[in-house]
Amino acid sequence: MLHDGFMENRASQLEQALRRAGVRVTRQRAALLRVIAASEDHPDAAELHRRAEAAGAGVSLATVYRTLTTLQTQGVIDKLEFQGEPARWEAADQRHHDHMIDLDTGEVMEFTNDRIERLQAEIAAEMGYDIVHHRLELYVRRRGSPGA
Amino acid sequence: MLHDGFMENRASQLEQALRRAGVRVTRQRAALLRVIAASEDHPDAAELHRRAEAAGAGVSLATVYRTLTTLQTQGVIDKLEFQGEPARWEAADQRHHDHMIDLDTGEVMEFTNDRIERLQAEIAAEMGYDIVHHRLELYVRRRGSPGA
DNA sequence: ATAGATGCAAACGGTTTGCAGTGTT
DNA sequence: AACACTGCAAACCGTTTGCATCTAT
Repeated sequence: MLHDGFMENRASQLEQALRRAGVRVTRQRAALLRVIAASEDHPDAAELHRRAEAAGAGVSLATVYRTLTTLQTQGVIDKLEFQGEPARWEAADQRHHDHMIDLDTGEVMEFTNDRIERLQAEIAAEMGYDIVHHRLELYVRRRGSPGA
Repeated sequence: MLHDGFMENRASQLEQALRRAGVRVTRQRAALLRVIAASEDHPDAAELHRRAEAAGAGVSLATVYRTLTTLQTQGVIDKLEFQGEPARWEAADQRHHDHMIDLDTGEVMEFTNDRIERLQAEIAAEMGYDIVHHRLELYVRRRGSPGA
């Protein structure tokens, strides 16, 4: 768990960057930035709204949605769309990774594998394409656990 | 392009299997089975409905949705959920493959890579999990084409 | 001062569902 | 004959949007 000072710092760095990009840093956006920086899981819009409200932010759900789109466009956050569930979000500052979803608990884990990344690029190249982005998700169950 | 006799045959094989599984083969389901067998692309529910109607089937959209769910449960078709677009469907009889989506044309291509499959299984195993299913999608652009 | 952001409530779009009637087994 | 299936229309749910009002720059 990262300490408050660190996240606070992270959030204000981002504010500077946003202002530089000509994006206004409103009370609502600043609050969401902090909620996201403090989140180590993968919350959806409704959950982020709840957390912002819990922090006394006063933000409408519509603004949460608009802000998420804005932050994504600015490259500050990434959107995750797992099997039919509402979209989830994560801070984009981390190194690239893929996701593994435990079907029984809903837990989302992260992993990376350079060889898979390389193979993907090779496959696309062989067919004459460049990869713009990709999505690799493993839907799993604990080894030896009884099927649903 | 596969000939009609082949697809017709495929479809009636499936009907037998469904009946054996205790699923009633109604006029609507038979029609959809044929439309799906004849589709070499990755149509969504609305498109399948259109094709069924064009074939003179007389099926409601609600039934198309219910039938797709039923056929998926029976393992006859697979559901594809690409970036935010409506779900698409494909016959499940083929060997496993992943998808590559051309961002400029919307074209969906299929590919397989055993090494990637093996690496995925290894990663899950290392973390103590079994893969139930996975999703690998490459969003690509023709090499050398101008960015959007 | 002014372009851009917000809140509200209404609309959206794909998908699901309750119910009364129909058709497959 | 029984019970699964269908059509219709209404509901659903996550997300987007029009508009009047506010606010960061």
